[in-house]
Amino acid sequence: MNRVTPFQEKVYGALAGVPRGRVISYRGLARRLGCPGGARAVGRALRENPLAPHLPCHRVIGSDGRIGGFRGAVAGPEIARKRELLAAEGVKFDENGRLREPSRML
DNA sequence: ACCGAGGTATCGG
DNA sequence: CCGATACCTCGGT
Repeated sequence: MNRVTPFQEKVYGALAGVPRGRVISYRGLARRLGCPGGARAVGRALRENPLAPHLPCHRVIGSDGRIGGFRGAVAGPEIARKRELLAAEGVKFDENGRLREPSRML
């Protein structure tokens, strides 16, 4: 069932404050929620897309510019799709899976 | 590079 | 309740 937790609502709110063509790190997001160190909690909350496509989880990447995962996969066609979506917004990644322009991260 | 800890939610025992 | 799992990150060795 699509049960949305309070934590997820917070994540949703913070993510809604991220404009298109911009990305945020799991840690930065968690920090915004008031849960420093809760990067994993954010990842856990976004593991599935309960509010898809209303919730642009592809806009959330690693703090080191890593693309992270997508739809429960940390590699594979799903990740390739995430790269595509971000590239369509002007956010391009390296072959190494690294953000080309870290200045795009909030 | 490898290991462990840390915050949140779900699942099995 | 306890341990394991999961789109992570940091610090020590």
